[in-house]
Amino acid sequence: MSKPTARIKDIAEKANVSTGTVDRVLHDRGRVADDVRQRVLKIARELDYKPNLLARALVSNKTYLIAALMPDPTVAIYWQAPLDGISKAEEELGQYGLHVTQFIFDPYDAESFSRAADKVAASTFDGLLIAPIFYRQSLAYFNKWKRQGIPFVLINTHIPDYEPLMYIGQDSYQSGLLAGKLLHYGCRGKATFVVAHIEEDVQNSSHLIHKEQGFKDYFSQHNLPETHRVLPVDLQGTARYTIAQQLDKLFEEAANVKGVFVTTSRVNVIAEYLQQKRMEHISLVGYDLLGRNVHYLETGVIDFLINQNPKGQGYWGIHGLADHLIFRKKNSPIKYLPLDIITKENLQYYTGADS
Amino acid sequence: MSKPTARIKDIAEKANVSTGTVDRVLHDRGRVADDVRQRVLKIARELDYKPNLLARALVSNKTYLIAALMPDPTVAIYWQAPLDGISKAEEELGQYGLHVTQFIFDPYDAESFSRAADKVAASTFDGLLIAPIFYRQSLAYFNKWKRQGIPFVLINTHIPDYEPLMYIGQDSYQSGLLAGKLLHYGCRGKATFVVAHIEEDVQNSSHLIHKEQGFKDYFSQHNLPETHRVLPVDLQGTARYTIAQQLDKLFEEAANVKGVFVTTSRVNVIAEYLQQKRMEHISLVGYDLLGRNVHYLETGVIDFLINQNPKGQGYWGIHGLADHLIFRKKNSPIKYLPLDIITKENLQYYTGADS
DNA sequence: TTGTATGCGTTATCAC
DNA sequence: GTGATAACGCATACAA
Repeated sequence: MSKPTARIKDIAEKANVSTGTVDRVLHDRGRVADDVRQRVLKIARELDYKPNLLARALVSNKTYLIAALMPDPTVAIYWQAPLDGISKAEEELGQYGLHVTQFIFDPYDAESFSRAADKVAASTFDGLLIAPIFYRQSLAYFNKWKRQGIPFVLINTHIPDYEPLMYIGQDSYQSGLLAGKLLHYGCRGKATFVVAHIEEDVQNSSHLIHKEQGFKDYFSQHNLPETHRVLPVDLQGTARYTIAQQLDKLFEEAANVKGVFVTTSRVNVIAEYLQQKRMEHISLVGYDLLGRNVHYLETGVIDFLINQNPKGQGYWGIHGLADHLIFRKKNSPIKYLPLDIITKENLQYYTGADS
Repeated sequence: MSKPTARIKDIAEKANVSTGTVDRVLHDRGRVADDVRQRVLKIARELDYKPNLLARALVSNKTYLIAALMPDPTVAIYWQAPLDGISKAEEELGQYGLHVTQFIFDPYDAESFSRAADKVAASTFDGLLIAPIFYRQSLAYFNKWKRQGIPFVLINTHIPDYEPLMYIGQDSYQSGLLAGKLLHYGCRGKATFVVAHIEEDVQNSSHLIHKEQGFKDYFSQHNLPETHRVLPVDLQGTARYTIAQQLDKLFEEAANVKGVFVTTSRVNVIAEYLQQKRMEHISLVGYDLLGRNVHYLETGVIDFLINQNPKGQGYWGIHGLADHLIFRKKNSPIKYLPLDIITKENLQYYTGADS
């Protein structure tokens, strides 16, 4: 069964050539007689040759420079987790010569993104990890990097136009479906469910639209629209009306609201409101394990959080790059991370150091 | 920031000794002058020396033999997943000289376990992975292996008596709490919830008792015992009464049953019953993504499955052994795997090839 | 008690 | 076109 794995030397001996020649055909560097090439390939296949990754990484003493183009976590705390994941991966892979340089931009300022991308483009990197939250601004850079042959991995937001090496993130539509299931399971009688977008530019964020659509489709797929009404609302604090005031109005006008689905990690805004108004009986589902969300999950105001696994996005993104650059392994170009359902009772397993 | 990581050679030069000497002090093989030892250690610390794991694994061309002592998956399909995880880990780590030999026993026959364990004991292995589902029979072997200094990792069932290298599995009590939450969220009015143990020797399976206790405690912790009654039942098919007949009687006598919590992967037994009797409105929670369970999850009879991540148990178990034997990394002695909540809507992310 | 030499499997640089 | 050979960082057998 487990023979002591064939080495280059073994196949060289069998083919009556030197290791150098074997190496050349295995790496397609040409300059080798065709009959020899065929013979070597055949024997390699017969012996089920698999390169020893250790030796390869050891000898190629190269350092791999990665640029991470990420939003500023001090502006939107959500982005801290991906950066943590990046750091964790960097620690593990530093051993293999991989190093990450971070380029931080303001998630509310498209120009800031462009400036950061310019900086990245000005240097030479072996690979890129990008959270491309500005669609239009991203395209030109992707085009350039694609032509230069610099592999880039996208996280959080998928932009397939220029075929990234990988996309790592979640399936927004599916997570909307899931949110529908969770609220419906908690209230199977007649009810109105609110879909709340909070402080978001919904029209420019296709993933929010996908979430809303998934949520709606859950009820139509299960033939529930008669009993369960879905009410999307777009909440933005303005000078005239605070979000709390808008919510007052909403709950006054909409009858029988039994649950709220918040499409982002801002679910704590609703949680705070519900707690103040002593309306904790209303079911509440949102995203991500931010400190404030966890607090309301533990006190029972939030029923479920759907984890987008932001830390894992950073972690697996860097690993995807490493697999490509260092280990020359192929990865599937799209990696949907699980939609983890988090409650107070299983929270502890998702806040730890694991990816 | 990222200096080119100090090597043994570097610290040897700084200390005016040879690499051999440095190696000796680093590996505590004695036979080195005390002043030299101090000097070397100091410099190693200053340079923040970290051994290159690649080179170490490469040079120690040793093969590591692991024995996996596991229940027969053809008898209880549940055990297929851990074996898959073991195989996956073996594939990855074969590179590093690790090989796994499987010893399969009948999960319903304690003597069969002893026979398999005898076989393991008769050979020499560098490490062991064990699913110790027979407590009493296991102890003598653990004692022996402990004295011999053979590291063993336990999965699925924790037996702390002889300090395994690691335990990998789930927190049964916590998963009972979680099941309580899920059923309660789905039915907040007055209700009776059944805790069903199916075809199990409950008295000899402490983890089932822990699950039941966790479930009960959920309701007492939330001051719900007045509205929510918990009814444990032990279902075993006998010559006189089939399980279905026992269920008939149960639902006849117990009023207002709104949910059932099955403490094992046998939840499909209840699902089949509920579907036949057209009682799908009763909430149903159980364990594990077996094919039959997944079927009832998709058809909506089962509401939630709690994933014990059996594949991950095998996978991480082997990796824990490898970390110890090959990479000489320390792992925490207990690794609780997440209690994943699975519904039809997020199922797809947990059935894939990922650990 | 200490230093030197060799090899692990792969890659890269030579010379032929 | 091809074949030796040195090097990556570490461990170890052996010489001093």
